[in-house]
Amino acid sequence: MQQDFRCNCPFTSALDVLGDKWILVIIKQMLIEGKETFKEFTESEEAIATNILSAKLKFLEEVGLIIKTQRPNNKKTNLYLLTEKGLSLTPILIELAVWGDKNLRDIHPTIVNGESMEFLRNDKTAFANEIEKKYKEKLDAVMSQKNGPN
Amino acid sequence: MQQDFRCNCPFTSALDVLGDKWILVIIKQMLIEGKETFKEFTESEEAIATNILSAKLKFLEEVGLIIKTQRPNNKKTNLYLLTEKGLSLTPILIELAVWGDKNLRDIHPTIVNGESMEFLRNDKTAFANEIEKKYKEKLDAVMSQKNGPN
DNA sequence: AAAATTACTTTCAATATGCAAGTAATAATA
DNA sequence: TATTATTACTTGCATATTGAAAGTAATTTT
Repeated sequence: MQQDFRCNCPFTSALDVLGDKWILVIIKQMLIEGKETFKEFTESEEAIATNILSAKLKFLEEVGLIIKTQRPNNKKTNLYLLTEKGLSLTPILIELAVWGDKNLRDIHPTIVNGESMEFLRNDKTAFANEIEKKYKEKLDAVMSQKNGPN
Repeated sequence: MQQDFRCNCPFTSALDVLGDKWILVIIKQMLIEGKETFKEFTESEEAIATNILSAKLKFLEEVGLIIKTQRPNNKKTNLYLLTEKGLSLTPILIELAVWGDKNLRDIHPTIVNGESMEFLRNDKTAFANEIEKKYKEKLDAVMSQKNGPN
């Protein structure tokens, strides 16, 4: 899966990378649901097929949105973690959810509507900050495991 | 092209509608570039094929993001105009462009970088407001043409 | 009345997606 | 240590989507 761009428009170029059924769903699973292993991705509600997952993870690594690594004591389980570039997709995800929440209920009435949607509606900046903070804490934890405690 | 949803997640549901190569590009062309006819869409940089364009416009109309109409004195040329639902995609487009501008230049160095990107970078809220205002003015113009001047 | 324009549809090839089954390496269990 | 289970894949094949090119039908313009 090699990337080439349709033109020099920044909107279109973003969509050349992100504009498909799965890429941002995988990012969401990492960022919001804390998923990090191949297994965890396959167990999601969205039910992605393993061949697609494999291809998309490879692509995400190629374009630098995620890195593939491992825990020091486990050679089997790969960890997929967001890079800074990947983490900075948070505002896009937030706006997608805000829009879906506001505009999709008429054609899709069962969209979840819990207290985290409430939070998101009330203050999307705070929501974004909290998510990013949480993810960075998790990253720190993984990294200190890899480098040994200080 | 009928819509069904993978699950009840608001992120994923938004992507069920918007997550593809063309939908948001067409919306961008309407909102940012002022395109409104089939012809204009086919003449874009992105070079969409007419069969795809036709299918996507139909889908956008089905999900209520655009309406298909005509000018009072012309039965040939269809006008495709954003609904409120479609207009409210502005923040998503903005975040996509901001992200692309900041993160894609290393793998796609020729992304445009003019003064409107400068404006976007400095104040994305103002940018969004101006775009929406402009579009609404255009809508008003078309509508008064249809209803006759008051 | 003829030519051009607009908005499509159709056909067919190429690519992407999806399901099911298989495999190789590693880790856990007996 | 041998067996079983788990994880992360790949492969094969069917179906769906995309894309290029050509064709068509309804206006409009000349």
